[in-house]
Amino acid sequence: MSATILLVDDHSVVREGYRSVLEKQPGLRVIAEAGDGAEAYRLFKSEAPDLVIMDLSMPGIGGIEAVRRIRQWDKAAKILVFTMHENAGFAVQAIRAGARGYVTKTSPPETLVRAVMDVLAGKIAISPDIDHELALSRLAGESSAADVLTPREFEVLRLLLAENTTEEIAETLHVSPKTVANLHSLIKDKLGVGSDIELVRLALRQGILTDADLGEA
Amino acid sequence: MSATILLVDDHSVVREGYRSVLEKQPGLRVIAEAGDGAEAYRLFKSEAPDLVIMDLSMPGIGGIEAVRRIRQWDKAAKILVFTMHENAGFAVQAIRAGARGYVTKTSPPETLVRAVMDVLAGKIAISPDIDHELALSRLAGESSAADVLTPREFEVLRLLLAENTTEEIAETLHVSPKTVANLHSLIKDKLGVGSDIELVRLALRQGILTDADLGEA
DNA sequence: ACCAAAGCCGGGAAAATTTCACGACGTTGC
DNA sequence: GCAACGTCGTGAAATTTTCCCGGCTTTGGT
Repeated sequence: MSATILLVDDHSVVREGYRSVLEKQPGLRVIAEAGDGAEAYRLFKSEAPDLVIMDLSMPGIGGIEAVRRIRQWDKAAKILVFTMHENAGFAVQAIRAGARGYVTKTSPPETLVRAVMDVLAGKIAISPDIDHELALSRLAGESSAADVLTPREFEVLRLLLAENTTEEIAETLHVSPKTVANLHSLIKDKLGVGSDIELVRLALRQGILTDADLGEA
Repeated sequence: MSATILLVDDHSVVREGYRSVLEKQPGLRVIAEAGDGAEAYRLFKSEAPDLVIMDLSMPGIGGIEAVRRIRQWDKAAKILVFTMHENAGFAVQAIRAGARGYVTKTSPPETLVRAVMDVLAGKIAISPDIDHELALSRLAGESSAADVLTPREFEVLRLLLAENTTEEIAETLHVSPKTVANLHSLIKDKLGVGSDIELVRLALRQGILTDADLGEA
């Protein structure tokens, strides 16, 4: 009896690639495909696959959020994130959201297959490059924003990256613009960056701001 | 006699996908694969394929640069860019660099096949979503940085996005910090953004700063 | 050759922002 | 109770951003 798999990726040609690699393996069967997070959630509920292979950057609700929802629906769901992002920050977020594995698309097919088997066997699978990244970021001691910032500070950071002016943020947060400016300054201090530009770059590296967010502005 | 194709993408599983879709078409034959720009250039010279299908975001020299080099070697080279980036900015850059087509990975396989045929027939192929984006950005009148900025201003912008302080830039450019500050201000004005954060976001949208640049800092 | 337009470089001063020091208040945990 | 911490805000100094200016060189048209 073979394991059933749900593929989630917004690039149809890429799904074709997964399929071709996975179906060469005996004991694996792709039973459904989804092109975005919402569809993935629906299909998971109706098809109850043994494993979900999920991309992160997708239109609508992203992969992280999809992972969260699926895990909420089924605490035992096995989800393997397979994405182009080689950022340790994304991996941390994905695992915290409930993923059981994280493999980058640059990995050779064997690594993906291996990870699929590991996750099906109940193990946690992380591809070697991310292992290495995580180790490095540990050594470098780069402050991982989500950790070092207080909830309020993190909120302000998110708004700074998304919204525009200090005033607007003060408005939506119902505090004085002065406070926002103070927080803004404190955040840059805590994160060890000197300019707003560095701030945005750090946020991108850590996956606080994703490429997908860029369209709206 | 079938047309020969060189596939370039750093994700091996994705190449698998191209292959599977393309080889269903009679008259197409994938004769080589490359995982980065440099390898693509080498293989183009040795294999002389009829068509190159190229991803943009790759380690080492990126896709745009690879396009430029290949076209320099062979003015008649037919290159079709196939990428995840749905930014009109990237498309503009790619076409200017000498690509004959631009298709996003979200497009259905038929669109890719169609574009391949069109480019082989000597036409320029742009996928519908990018057509639409281009139209929109025209209507919105968003200043396309590369156009509205003078060479010097563009240089400063690049340094602002990459380096750090005003002083450092003044240093490497051999001008006074004051000038850099003035240009910085002028750039934001010309581009119609209010804050540095908006500036970075616009740069990302237009492909001036790519995700790949983020690792170095 | 001349002029106009545009790019490049920076000074100076006003305006805005960032930063720092400080205090108040509520919560949490020992 | 009290120390530690997060949150919010003020005020004043330091810095940056912005605006306005003039001089300089290059380019292109007449």
